[in-house]
Amino acid sequence: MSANSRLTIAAHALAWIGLYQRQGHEVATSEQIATSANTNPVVIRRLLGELRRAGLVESRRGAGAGWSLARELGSITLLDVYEAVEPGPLFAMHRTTPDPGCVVGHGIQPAMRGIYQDIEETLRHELARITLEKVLEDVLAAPRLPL
Amino acid sequence: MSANSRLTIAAHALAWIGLYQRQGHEVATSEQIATSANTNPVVIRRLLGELRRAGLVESRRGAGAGWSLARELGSITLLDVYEAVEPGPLFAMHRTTPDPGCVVGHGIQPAMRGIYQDIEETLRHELARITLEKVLEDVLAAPRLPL
DNA sequence: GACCGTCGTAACGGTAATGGTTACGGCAGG
DNA sequence: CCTGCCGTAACCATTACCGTTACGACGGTC
Repeated sequence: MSANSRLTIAAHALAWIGLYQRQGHEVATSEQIATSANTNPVVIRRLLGELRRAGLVESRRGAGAGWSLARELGSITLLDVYEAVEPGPLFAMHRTTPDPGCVVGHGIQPAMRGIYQDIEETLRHELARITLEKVLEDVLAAPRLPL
Repeated sequence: MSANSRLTIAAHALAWIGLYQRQGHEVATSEQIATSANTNPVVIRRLLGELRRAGLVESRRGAGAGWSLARELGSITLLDVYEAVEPGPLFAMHRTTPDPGCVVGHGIQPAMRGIYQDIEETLRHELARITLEKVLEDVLAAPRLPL
């Protein structure tokens, strides 16, 4: 599967904003987050834009502009982030319609659809168990590199 | 996520071979399966080649060649198929190393790795619960189209 | 009202995965 | 020898993702 890093980067950004705000700052800029994630500010703005549409963050424009959390880290789950940044289903059906004259070709799509729905439901349940608060805790629990 | 249909097509092929063998045939050809799945025989041969490497099917060459199951459908799970055809992890880390001088940049990868491992473990557990026998049952349970 | 920093977004290009297609050598039974 | 199918390489089109540049819009500050 061509895995992508959208969920990872989005979680990174949220954790960064959350920690920054706890240090007393009002807003975080896409450039600051991009520096931490070692990527381009536009990539961050694009992702945060999707998170804003999902109601997870807010943005301020003009002077002193930047991003802030719309909810506490403890009330945001990885499922919220996943739904905001990952549009499609986990597994896809055939690109073209299977032969409806074949028993297998006719029944395979309803069969797999049901199976995939159950699996995705389980995945969503797992993602919903993990809050961004927990992610930040795990981040801060990482051992320091030895000098 | 750019979902792919590899698992779907592989399950389709296995169900087709299994049903064909129950109808008394020895081997199935990639062309027969490709017709049912409405795709190209080479696509089927590529996928079945990966399933063969995983010990799920066998192929015969020469005259009267084709594919047969190496195991009963009831002993093959979607996890077996998933592992055979889906190499990478579900979610990826950053493409470039995050800033190790930043607290979040330093701790995010260990944190997400642990979380993703748990999630993938759950996914694998779910996939392991579903046998290809069950898939074929679901396929055959699909209602006929009304004339 | 001008200035400045940042957002918002369009546009383009590189990279990689997927899958459709053609081609061709190799194998084995008739 | 002939034939049918596997096995695999090669190529191309499509798509997603991400990095990058560019530029207009906005809203505080001076």
